[in-house]
Amino acid sequence: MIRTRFAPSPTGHVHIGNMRAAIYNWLYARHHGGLFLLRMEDTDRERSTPEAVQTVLDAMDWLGLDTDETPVYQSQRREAHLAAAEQLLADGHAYKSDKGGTGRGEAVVFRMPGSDMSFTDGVKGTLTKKAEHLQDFVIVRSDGSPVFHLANVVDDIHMQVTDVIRGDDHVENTFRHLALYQALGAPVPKFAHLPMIVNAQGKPYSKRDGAAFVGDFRANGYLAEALFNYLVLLGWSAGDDREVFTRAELIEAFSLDRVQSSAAQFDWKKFEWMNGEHLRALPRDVHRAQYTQAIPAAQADAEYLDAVITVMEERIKRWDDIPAMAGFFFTDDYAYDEAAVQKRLQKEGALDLLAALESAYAALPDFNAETAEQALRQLAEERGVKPADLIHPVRIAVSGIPQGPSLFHMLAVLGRDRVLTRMQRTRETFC
RNA sequence: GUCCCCAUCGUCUAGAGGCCUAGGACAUCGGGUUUUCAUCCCGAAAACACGGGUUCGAUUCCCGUUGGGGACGCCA
Repeated sequence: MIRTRFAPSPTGHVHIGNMRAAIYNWLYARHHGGLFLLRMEDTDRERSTPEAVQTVLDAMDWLGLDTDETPVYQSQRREAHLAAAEQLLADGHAYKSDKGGTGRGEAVVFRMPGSDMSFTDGVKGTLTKKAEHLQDFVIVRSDGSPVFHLANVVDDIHMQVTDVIRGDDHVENTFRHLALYQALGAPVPKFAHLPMIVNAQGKPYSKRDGAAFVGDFRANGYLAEALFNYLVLLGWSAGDDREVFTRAELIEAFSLDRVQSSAAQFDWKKFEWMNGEHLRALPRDVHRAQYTQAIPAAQADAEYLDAVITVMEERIKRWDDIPAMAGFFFTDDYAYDEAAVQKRLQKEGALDLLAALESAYAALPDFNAETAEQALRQLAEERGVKPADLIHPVRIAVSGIPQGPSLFHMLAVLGRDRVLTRMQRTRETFC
């Protein structure tokens, strides 16, 4: 039975690189019908606050990374770490020393075996290290606290982790960890090291390069499924031409040996495209919920809301677009885009044309997309102007902004009452 | 500095010796649809870092160079 784990140290933020490692662990376990576990490496008491721990839990929950066993908190495993150190001392695999020269007592130092070491990495292949480059290292500080390497290995043994999938930056540590497993007489897990996510300069992707933490994506109205999908693709491909996946498809298709061994750059544009793909695939009631959450007034009329969603669907790329792009549907008190007003309404004769169209619309026996268009074109012809000279002013008049759904569909959705009211208000505002 | 890793279009990638005049996606550019914007459709431009081998034949294998990254804590 395969057992993988995500072992973050809670710092208050969850970096997308770490989250991708978590996703790969999760997918690998799910693909093989194994278990996915969580261990909080919260031994840094300064930063590992309850809130920081909660941030990790929230991020995992948001991305749908469910765990199969109760999370292990490393800070509570101190006795086990120290016991392991005692055993290593007793077995001669470790010794006491004050090699750092702290003067505050002796640390426990692990003795490397003194032979060349190698292991087969799940993504990088066989890695080797000469004995001369493998130095002894501290496993318990002189103040009696266990060091990362010891805690990490002892806990992975405790949790019976069979596959350690983690960031590239742990490659060198792996030789130490390997030696620790052997000295502790524990079965050695498989290791796989993931390349980093970098910025345009090839440096580790950080918050200075854009949203770097899972919480940022959520706060900005992006979809968890889109981030999940995009992060998986950053360093892995199915081998065919598929890019947009459902979660089930990813579980089915994922394999470690198709993971790229070189670093990948986060491409914001492509991520946004992917977000749009996932957004459009969402069922109608999810859209309804997002609209009503963003614009409480949208709740008033379910039928109207559905009509708005239909006409706006292709335009919304993330939930945060809703207020600015669709807000005018739900209030008569929308703001006017200044540049658009200047260009379209404060133009010679524009308001007169608007008044004429208003009368024409008021007189229509039936008001819908077809008749609204017909009436507008007819008026344009009578007045000897281009349809565009009417189309643009009307758009600004009824929505306040120069972009949106195709005009006549938009008018039909708004309905004659709103359209006339708004046209009139606009004329009075700018006359 | 020492050690380790990496190297296909701008970006993410397919490619596991001949199927490659190197495929897809995002971005870009051009055209169409929409008299807006977005979507959508069509098309174009765009890459095997370099040099040696191995081979009948290298993007693919080996070596080197260059470039990039990572690790070298009594941090995690």
